[in-house]
Amino acid sequence: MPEGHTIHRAARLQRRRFAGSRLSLDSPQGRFSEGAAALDGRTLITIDAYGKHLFYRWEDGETLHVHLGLFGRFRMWTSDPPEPTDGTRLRWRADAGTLHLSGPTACELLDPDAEVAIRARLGPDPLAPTPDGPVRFARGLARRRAPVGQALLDQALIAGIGNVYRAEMLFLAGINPLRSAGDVTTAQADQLWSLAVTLLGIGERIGRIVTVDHARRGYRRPRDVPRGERLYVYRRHGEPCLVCGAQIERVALSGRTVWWCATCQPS
DNA sequence: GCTGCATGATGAA
DNA sequence: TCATCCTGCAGCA
Repeated sequence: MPEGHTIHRAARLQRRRFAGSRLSLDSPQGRFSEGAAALDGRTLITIDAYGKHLFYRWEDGETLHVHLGLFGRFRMWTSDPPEPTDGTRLRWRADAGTLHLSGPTACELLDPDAEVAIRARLGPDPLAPTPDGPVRFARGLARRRAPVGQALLDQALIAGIGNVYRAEMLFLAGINPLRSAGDVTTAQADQLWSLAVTLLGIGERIGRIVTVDHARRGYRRPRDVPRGERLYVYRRHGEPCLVCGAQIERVALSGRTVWWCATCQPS
């Protein structure tokens, strides 16, 4: 589930439901018992998202850092929450609802220095845009020799891209994932950044990744595109390209599989 | 019940 | 590049 869009969406929905509330926290699994006890009964001020990281601000200045990793997942109920599973690292409850967090890579209290260190190693976030974001991204890309498909997963270059968006962005930009990042033109770098802003924005709004041109495929909105037609190349090895009909290829890159169309993304 | 797999990231070799 | 950590689910017996 979790690329940058999931994180920003979680921040927005949880903020809306819980910001300003006094929360009861515990760790049914027991692996975050001390932290939960430290926060129990305090008021949540707000939640900041950056890249794939979440920072929860509590009264009295505490910060809770959450990173979902590959398996992490939030579940939220407005009424009648189920019993927590064995994997529920953190549970919190307020009048407005109940939240369970399972499987995170990080769920920890953070001192200010540690947060600065985390933020310092992250590149620009297309969902937290600043004026210099596109330029920082383009410069970073131009400086790298690694394949562009590998570079896009580097959170120091662009924060929030994961394996689905990397494959889909490269398809839409017509760039072969194995091409050297440094050989990507400035215009293509700008296009990749714009695609990231647009695609992650759609994902943040509707809660799932849809990268196909919904109008061209006969749907009114991205959210109307049915499962199975939402992506151009991700996990479509051997199937026909939705644009040209050629077979989708795949290759391992920086330990993860990337898919592409050899015709639409020539080397 | 078991196996394998997944939209992530790190540290050692 | 590999091993490791983090869970839940589908697919199978």
